[in-house]
Amino acid sequence: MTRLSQYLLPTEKEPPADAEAVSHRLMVRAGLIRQVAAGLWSWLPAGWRVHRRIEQIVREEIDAIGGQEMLMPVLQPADLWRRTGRYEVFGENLFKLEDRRGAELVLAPTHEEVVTLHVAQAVRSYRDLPLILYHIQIKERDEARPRAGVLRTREFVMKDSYSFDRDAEGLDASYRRHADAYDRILQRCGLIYYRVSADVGAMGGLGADEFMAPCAAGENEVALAPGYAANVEVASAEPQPAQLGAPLAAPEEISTPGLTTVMQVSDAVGVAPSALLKAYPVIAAERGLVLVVLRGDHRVNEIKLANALGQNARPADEEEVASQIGPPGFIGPVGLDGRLPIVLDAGVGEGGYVTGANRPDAHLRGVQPGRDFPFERLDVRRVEVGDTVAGQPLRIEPAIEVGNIFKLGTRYSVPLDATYLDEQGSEQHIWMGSYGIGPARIAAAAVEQFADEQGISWPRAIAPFDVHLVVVGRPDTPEWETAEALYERLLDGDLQVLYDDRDAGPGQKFADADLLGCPLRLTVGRRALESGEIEVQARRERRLLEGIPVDEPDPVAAVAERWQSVP
RNA sequence: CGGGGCGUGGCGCAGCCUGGUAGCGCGCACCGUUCGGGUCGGUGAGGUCCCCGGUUCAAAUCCGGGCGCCCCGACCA
Repeated sequence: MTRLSQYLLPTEKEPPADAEAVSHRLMVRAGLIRQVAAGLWSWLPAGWRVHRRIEQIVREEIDAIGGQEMLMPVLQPADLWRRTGRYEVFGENLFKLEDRRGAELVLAPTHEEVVTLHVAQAVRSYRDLPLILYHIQIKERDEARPRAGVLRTREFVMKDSYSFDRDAEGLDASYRRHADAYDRILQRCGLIYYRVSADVGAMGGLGADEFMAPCAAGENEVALAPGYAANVEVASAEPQPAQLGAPLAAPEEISTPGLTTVMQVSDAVGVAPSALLKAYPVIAAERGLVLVVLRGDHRVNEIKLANALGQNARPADEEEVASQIGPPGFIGPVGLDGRLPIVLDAGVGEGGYVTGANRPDAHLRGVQPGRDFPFERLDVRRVEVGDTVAGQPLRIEPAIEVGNIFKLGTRYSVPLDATYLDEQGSEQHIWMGSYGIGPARIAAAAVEQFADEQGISWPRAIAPFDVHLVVVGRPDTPEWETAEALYERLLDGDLQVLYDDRDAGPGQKFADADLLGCPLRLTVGRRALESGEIEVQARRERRLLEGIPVDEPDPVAAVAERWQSVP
């Protein structure tokens, strides 16, 4: 029973002045969300309907893989977070507070600790496993920079599930179930998305995938080629070939006074940037100073580098470079006599390159990896458009991360003592996975992906209402009575109907309907009475569907049939 | 956290430089008008000009401090 005349749907002609992202502008304009403070949003009635529909789809699919819904508190003892070391890991991003007795508490950014606590206490035997627990609950993260409406907030609802298995094989199975469930969720929500390989992160981990919805407002980048999808953070690809000159029998020194950048050297020497080798000195925790060498036209991917050399790896400073390698700006891999390890990026091919000579104002040309310096090969390069994967061209698209799945292993079961007894009666640690998905981001991504000039165009499964019934004309006219009667009939069906019964002009009503974006619009006006047919328009493409006779005996079925035909 | 920008009725903005009783459009209320793409006309309500302090006869406006918000970047198990 939703009459727009009595419903809180504060639509606006103008978006907030400083809103950039399409979803931010439209969700505010359509009366779905309102801001309270930076990164804090209220969901107004129509917006909350969208959110709840997404939640329900998520709930159904996680239930379908055996998930058991529960609820855990947001407010948690700080001590629990210290036990796993994440009090420090989250650092500034963790909201911290004290209760009246001075006990330290945190607002949970996620729930691995608490769920593991319960499992540690309640699970005793291998017979209790496997287990999937989940809840749909608020998360709190003190983000450095909330942005773009509901895309990155400090407080948001997440469905987070956690799997508990007796070993790695069990975890693999739970992980696959979640991956499939997430596919079904996002497909049902009508989103365009990619499932991509992801960085396992500084915490370590056994594997991670992300579910990325491509759109302009996305904060992440995905690298895509036919049969390949990965977060740019971890993507690997074949580079375009370098443009190399003729090989030399031995390296030859050339004078390059004051020329320290790739562009300067490449211009002065008259070779392409891809014919240069640049040296990137890194201090790695376990290995000390390492010289990373990659092609002049390539960029280091810091995350791949950290995964290859250790999470604490950092660029060396000028002093370290000057004292241990050579003059900054002129360093290179030749002539180091094994003083430090040399890592050659996988993108560097055979051939003669130009590189720093480790002497002031000088470079070498004709340098061949292997012949002129030893190396260990690692892939630390950021992929770029034009690279290839299995011969297919790579492209890069911005995307919103709407979900992620993560193999945790025993990361939490060890510090929190979550164990079980196996058949032999020996104590084993439980293997865990964690799986998150954000309804708000799904909603925002759907807005981003399907909006047009007029407004939002929801996928039918997550629209605030299925049908937007518009009456044009004045109250107490035959067309108005027809609309009222139709509305009353539709209440008997399963479709959710928003009835625009406001005493307003047609332009205003149509504009609001386009803005709100329900998949079907029914229009009852004088024209309908004259033609004998009620107009049915799909919001997507604003396509006219087959009208419904004014005297249709079963309007519920007639509308449902048309609803089935829209995306 | 670094850089940039902005705080004036619900929304979008002007006024600030050059101090002198706070204005426009939209929205809102009422009356009339109109009714298949934000009709038109009239009347009206609504503002601590972000906050605190200073200068001045007088501060939205000048000065100092603070707070908030947005955008870019860094950050984002």
